[in-house]
Amino acid sequence: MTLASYPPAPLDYFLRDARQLARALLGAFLVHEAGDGPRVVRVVETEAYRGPGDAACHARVGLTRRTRTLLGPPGHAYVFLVYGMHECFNVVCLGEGEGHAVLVRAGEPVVGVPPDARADGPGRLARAMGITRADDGRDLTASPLYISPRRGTVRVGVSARVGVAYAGAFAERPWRFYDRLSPHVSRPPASAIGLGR
DNA sequence: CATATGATTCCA
DNA sequence: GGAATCATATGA
Repeated sequence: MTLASYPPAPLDYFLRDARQLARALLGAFLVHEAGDGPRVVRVVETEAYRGPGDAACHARVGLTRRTRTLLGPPGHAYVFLVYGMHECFNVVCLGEGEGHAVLVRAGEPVVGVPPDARADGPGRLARAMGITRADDGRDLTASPLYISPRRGTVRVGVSARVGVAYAGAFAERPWRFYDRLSPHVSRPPASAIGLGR
């Protein structure tokens, strides 16, 4: 069963480059129908990771146990642990084996998440949504974990990605996107290097 | 098998 | 500024 006002996006929503999906996900809703009730956040910050050729993307190491879901079919969740403590939720996209994914970095509480609970920052977002590595590989086109497309428009800000200094020139690519009007973005837009549509 | 290092957050 | 904390990747 799904929340009537938050219909799941169909598979073809995910069949595009991570850069495009990262923009599309701004303003979209991430829904988790957990055991203790539904949780919904409005996505306000994302980053695109674009396959083996992207030095900041985990797919650069090829197929391993960790990257199995990243290199698997689109429309599925890629959840991994960073720094030994924080889980990061990603949406696999484009096509199977492409290694494209969008990291969801922040959201605004909408349903089932206390209004004062913070969901800014990838680790906090995953925790607020009750998403763990157990959700790695989960199909994102149906309950209990899915994306519901945005309605309306978003003022998009663009910047370099966070925490990827090791990636050389790729660290500077403008592949982080955020809602300029949201106070729930994980970092101030001071580092903005351009504005989107 | 040993070791270095993160797509981070929290505390001092 | 530094610790917490551990799966993963890499090299011996």
